[in-house]
Amino acid sequence: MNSATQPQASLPRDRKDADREASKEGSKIEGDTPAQRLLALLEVIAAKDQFFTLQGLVEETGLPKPTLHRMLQQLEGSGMLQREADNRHYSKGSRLRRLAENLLLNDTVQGARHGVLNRLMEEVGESCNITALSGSEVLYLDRVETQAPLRFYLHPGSRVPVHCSASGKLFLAQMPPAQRRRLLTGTPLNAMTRNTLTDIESVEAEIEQVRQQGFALDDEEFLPGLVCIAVLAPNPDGLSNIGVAIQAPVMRQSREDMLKHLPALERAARDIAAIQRGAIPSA
Amino acid sequence: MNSATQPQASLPRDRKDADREASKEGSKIEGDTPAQRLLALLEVIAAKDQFFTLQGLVEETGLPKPTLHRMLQQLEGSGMLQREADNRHYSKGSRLRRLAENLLLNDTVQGARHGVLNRLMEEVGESCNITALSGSEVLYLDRVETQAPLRFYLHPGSRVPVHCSASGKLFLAQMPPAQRRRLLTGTPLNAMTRNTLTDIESVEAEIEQVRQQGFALDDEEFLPGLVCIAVLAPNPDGLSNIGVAIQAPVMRQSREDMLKHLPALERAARDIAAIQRGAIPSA
DNA sequence: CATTTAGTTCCGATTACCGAAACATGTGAC
DNA sequence: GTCACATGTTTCGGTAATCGGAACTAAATG
Repeated sequence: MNSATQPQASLPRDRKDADREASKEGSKIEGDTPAQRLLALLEVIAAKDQFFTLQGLVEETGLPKPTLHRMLQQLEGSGMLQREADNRHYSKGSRLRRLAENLLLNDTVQGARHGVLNRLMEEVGESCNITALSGSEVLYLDRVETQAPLRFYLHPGSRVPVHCSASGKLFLAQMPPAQRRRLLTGTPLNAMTRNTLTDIESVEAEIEQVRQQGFALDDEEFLPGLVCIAVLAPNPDGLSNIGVAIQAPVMRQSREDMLKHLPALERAARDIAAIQRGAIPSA
Repeated sequence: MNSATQPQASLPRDRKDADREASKEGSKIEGDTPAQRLLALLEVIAAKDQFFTLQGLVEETGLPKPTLHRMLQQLEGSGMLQREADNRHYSKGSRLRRLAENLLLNDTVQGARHGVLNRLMEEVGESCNITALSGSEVLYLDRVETQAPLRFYLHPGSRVPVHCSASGKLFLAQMPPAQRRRLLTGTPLNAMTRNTLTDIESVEAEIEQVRQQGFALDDEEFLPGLVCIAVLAPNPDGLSNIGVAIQAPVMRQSREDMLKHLPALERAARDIAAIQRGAIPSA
C-alpha cells in the first residue's frame, strides 16, 4: 500500500567539529510511529563507535531532550544500552550485540549466500567463507569446505583474531585511524605462527598495503600451512561488514595461485553484496 | 517447515505477576512499553533463518494476532522486514541487515575491552570481568569465563550489591564519606553468605583497608566458594568508576593465590583505562 | 460449495507518547 | 563561597498510538 520507503541513510562523518553546525542540520529521526522512531535512533547509535551522551544525541538528531531521554531509558532498561559509571555516557549493551549477531548469523539469505559460496568453491576448488567483524574478532557467518581430503576445519560461528586473518585486515583497513588504534591497543597481537604480525607498526604497514590493493592475504599468519585471500562485499553507501575469503593449504595453493582466484572471488563478493542488499533470494 | 523452537530468553526484569506465563508456555514477548515489546519481537525474528508468517509468530509468542499484525506492518513499512510475493511470508529486510552490520562494526570499545579481558583470563586462567557502579549496585559491563570446567556463571548486564563485591568496595572506598554513608544507609546490607559484612561499621573498616592497599578482595562474601580480587582502572584526573576483577572458585585459588595475580590485574586495568580515555569524545 | 485457515480491518477503551517548562545536579570561574 | 552554565531528570495536560475482541475477507483444502 504505502510506497514511501524512507532512505533515512545518514553517513557518520568524522566527528571532529560536529558541535558547530549541529544547530542547522538535524531531525534524522523520522517515522510514523514511536517504535519506528526508536529504530531510527538505534541506527544513529549503531554508527557510533565512541561513548555517547544524551546531549550529544540531542544535537545530532534534533529531538527534544525529554523525548530522547525517555527513549534511552527504554533502551537501557531492556539491556540494549549500558550506561557507564558516570551515568552520562552510554554504550551498546550485551543484548544489543547478541541481537546483531543473531541477525547476521540466521538469515533467509543464508541459503542464497551459501549457494554463492558453493559456486565459488567449485570454481576454485578450495574452502570459502563469509565473515563479519564483531567487536575485536572476526566471526564466521558461513563456510563451505573443499572436497579435497586435505582441509582445514573451521565452523560457522567460530571466531578468529583480526590481526592475523585476511578478512580482519580488510575490516581494519576501512576504519578511521582512531577507531583502529583503539581496537588494536586492546587486542593482544598474539603470535599464532611464525608469520604472525605481532607489533602495531607491522600491522599498520600491512593494512596500508591492503587498503591500496583492495584485497588482503593471510600467509600462514593464523595457522601453519593455511593461506587465505579475502575481499569485502562492496557497500555503495557506507562501510562493509561482510567479507568473503578463500582458504587453502599452502601445499596445494601457493601465494601466486591464490592471486589468480581474485576475479572469481570478487565476482562472488559482488553477488553476496547484491543478496545482502535485497536481491530476490529465489533459486 | 521445521518446528525448531529456539528458546530466546529475554529478561527485562519482571516486576509484576510472573505466575501467569509460568504455567503456560509461549509468551516470550515482554516489556513495559510498546517499543520494548517490539525489540523483543525483533529478537525472536533474529533467531529465524527461514521465512516466517504472522500465524507462526502468533503461536510462538502468544501475542494477539492484530497486535502482531500491527508490529509487523511497522517493521515492514520501515524496511526492516520484507514480504514475499505471496504476502504471507516475511523475511529480514536490507535495512535490518544493515543495522546489524553497523552495530557490530562500530563497537571497538567493547571489542578492545573484551580483548584485554581475554588476555587477562588466559594469563591467570580464571574468569575476569569489568564492572561499573550503576546507582547503588555494581553492574557487570563485560565478562570472560575461564576455560576450566568448574566455574561460576555470571552474565554481563547483571548486578550485584556493593557491600559484598570486591569492585563495589573499591567504588565505595574512593567516594566522599558523606556520599558513601548515604548510599550505604539507603541499601540493605543483606547477608548473602556467612562472610558477608552486614553492618556499616564492618563495611567502613573494610573499606578503610581497601583504600590503603589499593585493591579489594571478596572472600566468599557474595557467593559461597567464590573468591575475587579487583582493582580500579586508574583515572589521572579524578575518580575512577571502572573496576577490573578476577573471580575464581576457592577450591582452585586460595586467597594468597589471588594476590599473586595482582600485577597482571593492574596491567589489564591500565590498558582498559587507556581504551576508556580514547573512547570519550571531547573530554 | 462447505470448511478451514490465515490475513486484515474496525473501533472504543486504554495507554504511552510528546515536549515546553521547571527542577536538579554537577562543574568550573572567579 | 556564589555565580553562571551545561547537562540530566521530572512534571503534566494534551495528543496520538496501542490494545485486542470481534467481525470480515481471501485463499487454500476436501
